Amino acid sequence: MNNATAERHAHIFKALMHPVRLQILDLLRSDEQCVCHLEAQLGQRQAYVSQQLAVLRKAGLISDRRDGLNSYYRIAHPEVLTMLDTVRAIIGGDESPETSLAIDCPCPRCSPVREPMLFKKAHAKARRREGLRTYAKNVAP
Amino acid sequence: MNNATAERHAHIFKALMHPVRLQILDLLRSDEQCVCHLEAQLGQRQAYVSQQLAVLRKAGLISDRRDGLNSYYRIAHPEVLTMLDTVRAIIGGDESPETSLAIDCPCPRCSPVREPMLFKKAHAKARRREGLRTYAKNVAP
DNA sequence: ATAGTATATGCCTTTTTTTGCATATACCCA
DNA sequence: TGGGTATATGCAAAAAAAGGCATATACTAT
Repeated sequence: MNNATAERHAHIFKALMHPVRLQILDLLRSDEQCVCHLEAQLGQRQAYVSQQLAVLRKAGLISDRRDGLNSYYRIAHPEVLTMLDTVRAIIGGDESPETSLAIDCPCPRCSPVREPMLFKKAHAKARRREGLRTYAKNVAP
Repeated sequence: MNNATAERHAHIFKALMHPVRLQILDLLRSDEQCVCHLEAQLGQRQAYVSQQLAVLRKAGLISDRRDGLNSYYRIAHPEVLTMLDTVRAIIGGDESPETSLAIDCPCPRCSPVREPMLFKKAHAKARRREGLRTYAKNVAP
């Protein structure tokens, strides 16, 4: 393996070396998801999730699609999931008890067909309930 | 995938995110190799190679065996090679033209059955010829 | 246009890796 | 034991990544 090839391989592994990014990929296993869904499932703030998504996107591991206000991300190369499975084989995997927190995610994919405005207000309310960003200019610590 | 599991997976990927470490693993594909062999093939200094080997060893990806003066390293989990192949599939692999530099490595595995002392002197001579460490206290730059 | 929402990005500080160097350790042989 | 060799490790400076925060962008509905 020559040096240039090794560098390109390393770039992929660099994108995978972060626990949150691995969790994101795992959440994208079966289907594409919007950012707000990932935000809710991971319990991380929006900007943070977007940053990790950007790393994965720049590495070419995920691709995105815009639909109205929402961005949907999906696995660009199914081989990535193969790698996750292979690593689990190495570390002697527990069968991944799936931390599906059953958080009621307000995205249209999770809570489909609502009245547009009703959806929005319910959305904001749900976000406040979860302690997430409330869109005020400055949130007191 | 819960947080603790993601951390353990990330540890493996961290060990793999370095080009030299990937090259080392590739060199160990077919058989175990001694450090001096890796040193020659990679064109890196001994301490540097040992450091990278230590990272891979602590991650549990390789194991070592001592035989006299030489330490031989080998892949601990063949799944690691599967991962390398999978990554190559993702980045659209050239078929790895194998930078086998044909450096005449002086280790007993590459240059077997010599008279012990003759081997040693030839060894040192070969190393000097290759511009590697000469065991003088301070090598002039 | 205006207001509101989902997502993205830039900047800065803290933490982690990298990497070079010196030196330590382990082993062999005379 | 003593000298020489193969490999390992500790340390510190340099480079890179992580993470927090403010704000920018893109879109939607009124």
